[in-house]
Amino acid sequence: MGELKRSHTCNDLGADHIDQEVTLMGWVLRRRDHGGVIFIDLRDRWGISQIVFNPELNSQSHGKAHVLRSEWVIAVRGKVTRRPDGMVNTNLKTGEIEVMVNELRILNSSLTPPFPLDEDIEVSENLRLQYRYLDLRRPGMADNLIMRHKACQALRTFLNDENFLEIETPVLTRSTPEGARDYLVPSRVNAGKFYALPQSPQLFKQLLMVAGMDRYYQIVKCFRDEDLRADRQPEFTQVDMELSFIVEEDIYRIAEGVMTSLFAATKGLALQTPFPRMTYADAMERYGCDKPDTRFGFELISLTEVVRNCGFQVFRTVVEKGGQVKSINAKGCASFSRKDLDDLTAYVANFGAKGLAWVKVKEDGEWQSPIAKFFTADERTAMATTLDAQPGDLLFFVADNAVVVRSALAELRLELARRLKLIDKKTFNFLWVTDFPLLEYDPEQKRHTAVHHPFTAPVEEDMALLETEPGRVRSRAYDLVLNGTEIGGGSLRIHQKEVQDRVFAALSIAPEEAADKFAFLLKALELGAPPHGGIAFGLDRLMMIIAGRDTIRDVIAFPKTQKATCPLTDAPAGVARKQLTELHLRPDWQ
RNA sequence: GGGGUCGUAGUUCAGUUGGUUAGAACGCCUGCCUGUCACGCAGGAGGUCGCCGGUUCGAGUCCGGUCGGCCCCGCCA
Repeated sequence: MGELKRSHTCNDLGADHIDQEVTLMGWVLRRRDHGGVIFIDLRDRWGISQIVFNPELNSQSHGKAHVLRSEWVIAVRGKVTRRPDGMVNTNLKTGEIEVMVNELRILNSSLTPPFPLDEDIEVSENLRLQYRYLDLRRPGMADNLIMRHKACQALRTFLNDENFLEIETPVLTRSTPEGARDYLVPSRVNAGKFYALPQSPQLFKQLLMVAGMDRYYQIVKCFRDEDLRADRQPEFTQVDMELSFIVEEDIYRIAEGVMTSLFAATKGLALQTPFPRMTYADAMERYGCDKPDTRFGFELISLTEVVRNCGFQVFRTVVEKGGQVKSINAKGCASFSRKDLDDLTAYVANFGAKGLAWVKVKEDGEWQSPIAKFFTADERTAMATTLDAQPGDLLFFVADNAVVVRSALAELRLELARRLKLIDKKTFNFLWVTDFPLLEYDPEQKRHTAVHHPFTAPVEEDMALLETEPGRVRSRAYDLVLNGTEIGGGSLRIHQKEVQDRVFAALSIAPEEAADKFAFLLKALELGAPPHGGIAFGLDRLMMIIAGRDTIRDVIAFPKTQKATCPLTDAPAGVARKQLTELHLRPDWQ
């Protein structure tokens, strides 16, 4: 670069800078070579400036400019001038001016890029990941990373003002039972022993509370060796926090403050607080899931009692066997075609529904439906009343056990909203889901497992049920849901050893196993653990929603493919035999 | 572990019922062009139709397998 020093970025210049001598550096986005005058759109992280090579002004740099191609890296020195009348580009922030180049330095050439960097051209994701450093030059992707940075800055400022300490916890730690599959790291120094990468810093942040740190947070990588999805990566980032001497309301206030500061910084939006709340039981009843998208209606309505003794054998049998019949009234959807209905039936089959009964309510109130004939007029009236069925409505029914009914209808509800384009992308509906059950029965393991995690405090008044009806014990856990995506969750923790012992017992974790795996936690609880609790947000999911993307890969600089590989580095990869023997590993493959 | 979907030029895609030499746009290369901004004009190069096998006189097209991308179920306290 010689003595050249960048004076401005490619987004800085405007009418205020006219006649100034400036130096810009960046990448060649496009060149328009007229034989005489040559225009180059110069791009950097901040924006685009048009630079002009005019043979009459400086024939030497103009001569040099002919070789410039896409993505060459250059520095130019020249004078800012107002563009001629009628030549202003209103699509560009710097469109009022251009830089007449006196001196061109070619800092680096570039091969022809393997894919165009134009924003509007879709490129296969595999290729984008293989050349991620080119993909990230595209303004949309760069903006996502910039926005992520702003979000982190905003929440750091907010939490700092709220007296939080940012403290790091170990990445090499020990595997604990329960939860997701661990990523393991063999120990060289301790033959046959392994570290595990943390699924979350859960126990360490609790120990920081015992340590008297009072308020902790961390923007931290977590690792779970499970299959990937559009919103799940094997390594992901949590905004993790924990507080002492607090109750649920304190957490809600802090979390709402974090979200408010974050949305102000990234979207310039003022969120309404406090966020609405809904109990887990209500969410399951009305939406069939614990993370309802409240941007549209189509709530689930129970017909179990209405059809208990009805003439339709399928419904009656399901109810007799202890199952449920629930319905969605798709308002105004009676115009759905037979194919629409077949598609939706096939769709809910993915979630276990053996069928999808439907009724079209015609203009005269009559039912057009394959199942209409099985119901008496009175039964039809009772159903119509319960469902508030009006002419033009389309009623869907699923009859099965509770799990199938709610998951099928919850997914049907979302699919209907997508098909009918009911979802407003500019709406951000937050929702606290509260009063989760503490435990749920796992028929495979033939024992109860923790709905949240084993350190979640039970609701005081339900404690007596721990030994008698563990499935009915409510927990002091809460999730934060945004537009139907779980973006965070947490709980008040158990801070007394006796309570922790009782919960371990309810989880069928033997005292010896608890002592082996959690001795350090149990000991800490006996050494002055304060009441405490916390919450963790999924930063990737949050940024995905804020950026309006469909996958968290678009807000992660270097994400993995669905097979958990990295096309850029070709990780994971084999290692030398010697590395394995040092780690006391003797593989039986190869 | 399972279901779905895609794979053709550097990129994004088209490719009829299985039939001659596999096309388009953009990009790339050469030349021309002094006010463009997705500059324009003329010409040119560029293909193991993911891979393997099968059916057939003949396969980008049909069949089987396999590899890879994506979406989903299971899984993810």
